[in-house]
This record gives sequence, C-alpha cells and structure tokens, in this order.
Amino acid sequence: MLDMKLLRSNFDQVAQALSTRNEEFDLSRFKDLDEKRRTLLGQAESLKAKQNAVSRQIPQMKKEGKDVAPVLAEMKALSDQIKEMNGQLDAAEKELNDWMLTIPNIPHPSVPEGNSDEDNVEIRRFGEPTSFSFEPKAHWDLGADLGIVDPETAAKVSGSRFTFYKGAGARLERAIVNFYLDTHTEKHGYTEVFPPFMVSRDSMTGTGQLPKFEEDAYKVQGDGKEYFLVPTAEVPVTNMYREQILDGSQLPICHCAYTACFRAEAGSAGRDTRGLIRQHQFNKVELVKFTKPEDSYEELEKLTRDAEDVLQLLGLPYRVVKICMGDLGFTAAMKYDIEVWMPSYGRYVEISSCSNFEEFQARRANIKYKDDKKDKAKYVHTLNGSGVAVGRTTAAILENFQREDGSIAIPEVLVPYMGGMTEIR
RNA sequence: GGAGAUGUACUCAAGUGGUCGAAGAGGUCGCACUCGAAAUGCGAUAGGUCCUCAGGGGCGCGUGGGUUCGACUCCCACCAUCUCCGCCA
Repeated sequence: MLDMKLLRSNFDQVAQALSTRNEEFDLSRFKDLDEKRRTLLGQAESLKAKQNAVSRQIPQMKKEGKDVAPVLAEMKALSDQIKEMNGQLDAAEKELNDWMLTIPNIPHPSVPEGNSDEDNVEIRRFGEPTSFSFEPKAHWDLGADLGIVDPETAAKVSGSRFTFYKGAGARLERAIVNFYLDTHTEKHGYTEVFPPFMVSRDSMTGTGQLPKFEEDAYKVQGDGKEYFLVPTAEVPVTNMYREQILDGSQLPICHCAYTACFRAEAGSAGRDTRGLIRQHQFNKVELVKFTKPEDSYEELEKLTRDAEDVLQLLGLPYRVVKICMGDLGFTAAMKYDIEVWMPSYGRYVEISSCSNFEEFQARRANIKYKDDKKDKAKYVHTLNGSGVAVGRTTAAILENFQREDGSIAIPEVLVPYMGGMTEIR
C-alpha cells in the first residue's frame, strides 16, 4: 500500500513513477475518494465532539438538580445524526481503502525500463551453460527412466501439475531442502522457522497477494473458516510480525523457512506442462528479512548473494537478472531473478526472485520499528527471496548432471544428505 | 466434540452506566540525594492512529455489532488463551 499522505502531497510525482508499470489501475479516483472521506470525517468528528462535551455536563446538571429531559431529547437527535454520518463515513473509508489496495508499489528509480521479461538486464553469471558430448535428455524423461519422478500416478491421484517423487527422487528433494536450510542457518545466519501452510485472508492481504490475485490462490473451507494455502512462505513469515512495533536493535530480522507452496497457475494453461517447472504444489525454501529503510538495499544484495551461494555450492550454472518495470510485479520496488541453466529449455529458467518491497508490505501489514522508546514508530522494509526453489533445483540437477548412460551424478555437497549416495542410476 | 473460566496499557492488576485518556503495584526513563551504586524521594510513561493552517478534535479497555443522551461497565456474535473430560497423528 502506498503512503496516502505522499499521494496527497505529491500526486503528480507518484503518478509519473507509476506510469511505466505494466499494471492496470486508475489513479485518478484518489482525489475524489480522499476528499470525500476527509469531508465526512470532519463532519462526523465535530458532531462527536459536541456529543462528548454535552455528555460530560449531564452528570453535573443532574447533581445540581436541573431537569435534563430537554437536553436528552436534543442529544437523541444528535445521536441519530452521528449514526447516519458514521454509516456514510465507513462506506467512504472502505471505498478508499479498497481502492488503495489495488495500487502497485512505486518502483525504485534504478529499475530498468522495459515491457516484458525480455527487457530484464543481466547482471552477472556463474559458470557457463552446460555442454554435453551426447544428446542430453529433459528431466522429465530422465526422471521417468530412473523411476524417480512419476507425474502419471500423481495425475490419477490428484490431477495435472502434481508429481510423485519416488525412491532416490524423494530423497533428493528432501536432501535439497535440508541442504538449503542448513546453509542459510549455519553459514548465512538466518533463523529457521517452520510456518503454517494455511493462512488467513488478512495475511494474504498483508503481503499483497490479495485482493488482486485471488484467482491464483487455493482457498480452503473447513470448520466454518476460510484459509488460503500458502503460495510461498513469504506470506506466513512476513505476517509473523503483523501489527507489531519491533525494537530497532533487533533489525535486521532474517528468517529462512521451508514450505510446500500451492499455486493455482490460473492463466498458465499450456505453459511448462511437462516436468517439474510449473506445479500446483512445489517445495521452496524462502528467505525473509525485516530491515531499517536505510539498510534495505544493501540487505537485498546480501540476500541475493545468499541465494546464489547455494547454487554455487551445488555447481549449477546460473545468471542474475535485474527485473525491468514491465516485469516487476505488483508489490516489489526492486527485484532480481536468479535463473538456472536448464538444458531442456536451452535457456536460463527462474529459480529465485529476490525483492525489496520497501514499505509496501509493512504498511499493509502494519509492521513498524523504533530505535528508541521515544522515537516515532517507522515502517520497516520487508524483503524476500527464494533460497531457492527446490523442485526446479531437482530438475536442474537431473539435467545438468546427467551422464550419457542416463545416470545422475549427485553434487558433492548433497552426498551426506543422500546417505552417502553419489549417483542415481 | 463436551463442560467451565479468562481477555484492561510494557507487565501484573482494580474498576458493573456518566468528570475513566482507566486506581494501585512492578518495570522503564528522567531528576534529586551519592565519590559511585543500592535504598529513598519527586516526576514522566497506552508502542498507537486519524483529521486539522492553528487552538484543538476524533478513535484506541480482545474483535465486530447492538442497547443508551452517554458503554471498560449491559446484550449478541466472533476470536484467542487456560483448565477438565472425550477422541486422535
């Protein structure tokens, strides 16, 4: 959510900053909605002030033996009027607030121009695209041949875009999760949390998945309650500190978390239908930070490096791109994607997104901090990034480390996590 | 699932219709005393938020409704926590 005061005082600048975004929204409604609300608020408040003033006098009048009946009659009318005003005010505030939730974040000035992912700017590379002395197979074929990935059975049991991992495949997926969590906690200093996989509507709104992207989320009903399956650990972990004022000396707070992630992938029909790249359920280790505003961009660099590090340790070739305006997404002010080399695609494929949301989520979720007790509470900056996607890692390992005979070499760092297994055949 | 209890500020806790922006205690901060500390004394202290050029005003006692001229207080619903019973991985 944007700062309403900023919008009021610097409307043109904000409109300018948002104009290069690839999102649809109508900024022009702000002035009307805002003025309507403030007018009604002023009227309602002066009525309430009067009511409070008279109410304070009534016990005094009673004590003095005066007849309060005429005053009460008058106040009854005022009371009715206040109820009427409150109704109008509530409606106006809801209208303004609902509208505010549909406005995307202001991009950082350094975000490159551009309309689509083709305009993202490559920042750096690690390794080179894997070369093979034989015709490499796609991970879905490797997985099927080795009997470790089984989408057909998952289709019977659940539907399309689900997978059974079996045997060494299941072990590999689990090994990657543990390797990522151990690396981020022991080497990079993140505190691990294991969050709920279902969250409330408020939490989904706090991080910006709602209201705009409800069709992408799985909704669960039960016990008369409504939950959403987490699309990313970002949602439960960021919302841990919702409605809180943190102690500045504790910042930055850095968490890593494993969750399964659930996405409806509405609008992705026909895309990446084979293999592990686009599933309704996938595993991911997420990195989440809460920082002071002045530190957030430095922390974004660190977070991105931390995510890259696990790929380096695995020996997977990747590149980092800076996301352009048109590809930035609703909530981010700046974003890097890490893309791993995927031989079957013949290109780099996203395996991590690392974003600085600045105040955007903190404002929605009301997460503040103060350095000193006497300070005014300020919004934290929130950041997160995949550290990294697990299913896509499995796919990348199968493809990049395949051998001519169809076996897979296990990266050295994973061998201990695989119970000493050095290859899958 | 059944029965009961409890939600008040940083913490504990009083408050059952009006001057409650909430007694009291603890904590924290400031000041005094002290060489310093402890003890003591005095003072401050809702983590907040919204409107306003300003003086100021509105909201904030788990959340949301309702009753009332007026709600921390009465009514309803919900949420959370705790205890006991049952069941369960």
